[in-house]
Amino acid sequence: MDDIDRIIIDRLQEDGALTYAEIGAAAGLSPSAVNDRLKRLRAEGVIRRMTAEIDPAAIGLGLLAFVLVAVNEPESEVRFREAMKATPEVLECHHLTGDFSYLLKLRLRDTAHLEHFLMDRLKPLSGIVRTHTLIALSSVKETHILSASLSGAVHA
Amino acid sequence: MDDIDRIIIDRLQEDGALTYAEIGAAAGLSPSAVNDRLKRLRAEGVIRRMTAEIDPAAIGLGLLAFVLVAVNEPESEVRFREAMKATPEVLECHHLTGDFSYLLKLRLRDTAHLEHFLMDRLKPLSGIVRTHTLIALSSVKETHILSASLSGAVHA
DNA sequence: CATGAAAATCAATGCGA
DNA sequence: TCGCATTGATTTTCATG
Repeated sequence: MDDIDRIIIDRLQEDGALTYAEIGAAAGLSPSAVNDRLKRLRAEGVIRRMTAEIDPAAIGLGLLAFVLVAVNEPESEVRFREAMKATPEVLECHHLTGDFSYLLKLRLRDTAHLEHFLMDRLKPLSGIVRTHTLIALSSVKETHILSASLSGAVHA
Repeated sequence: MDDIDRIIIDRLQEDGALTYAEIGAAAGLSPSAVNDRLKRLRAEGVIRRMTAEIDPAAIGLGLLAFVLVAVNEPESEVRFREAMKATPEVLECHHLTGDFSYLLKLRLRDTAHLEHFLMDRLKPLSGIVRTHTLIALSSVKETHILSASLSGAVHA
């Protein structure tokens, strides 16, 4: 993981359709050297996969919501986690510090869809003490691009 | 936007390196028909871009945190938004309902990096009344894959 | 959707630090 | 030995009809 890797990672996050030649031009490398590095970065798990970024509204998922969830019984947590993993509306589920144990990020069609999720999916799960729902009015910024140069001095 | 589009979108989110032939096999289409549809989906903005999904820990960004921010002075909001957009640690910034006006999603190296962000980046901004920081202990689920079939009956 | 020319991928090989 | 460049066969893309 050197500066050249970081350039490759940055470029490929911005535009995953770049050719090896284009990446190479940015990184000062031949196309085959880019190929070699990409193979390694994939094998190491640094690059998890290539993926398409979709406009949620374009496929009818115009509502973004976050739900804080307090779960108290430890034996309920396993089932809760499995349910979240299996629910496509749940994009993210993080285990947190603080009085709420989990934060969910949801993409939904509308408020009726949200209500259905809260009432029919979440509430029936045992051990849920309390929830707090936050609805996004707009998104100032939403990316998953990680600035490889932020990592500073790095490992391996 | 029909069922075939939805299959294409689902497949391409799972694996953006699929060839037109592979997508076509899943969707019952010839490679050139897949090409035609992809061109349209890109032109319509349904597919925003192709991108690489990176392991945050692999590039030294092992800490995930969320920060709820209460901003009161309306004229401060513009500057606040611009600052968030310009800060690479901030992956997301959503305008919310509720007593906190914004939710930030951050990727950071460690708690020292978080402290630096809170003290030197966030606090100096005017109009910030209150913040509440949530640290992720682990992530049960984290994806940005939208289930195209969730959209149900759809438009255009 | 079929076709085919142009482009990209990717493995093999050789070279140089 | 490790990483890069060159080469060329194969595969993929993508405009045309």
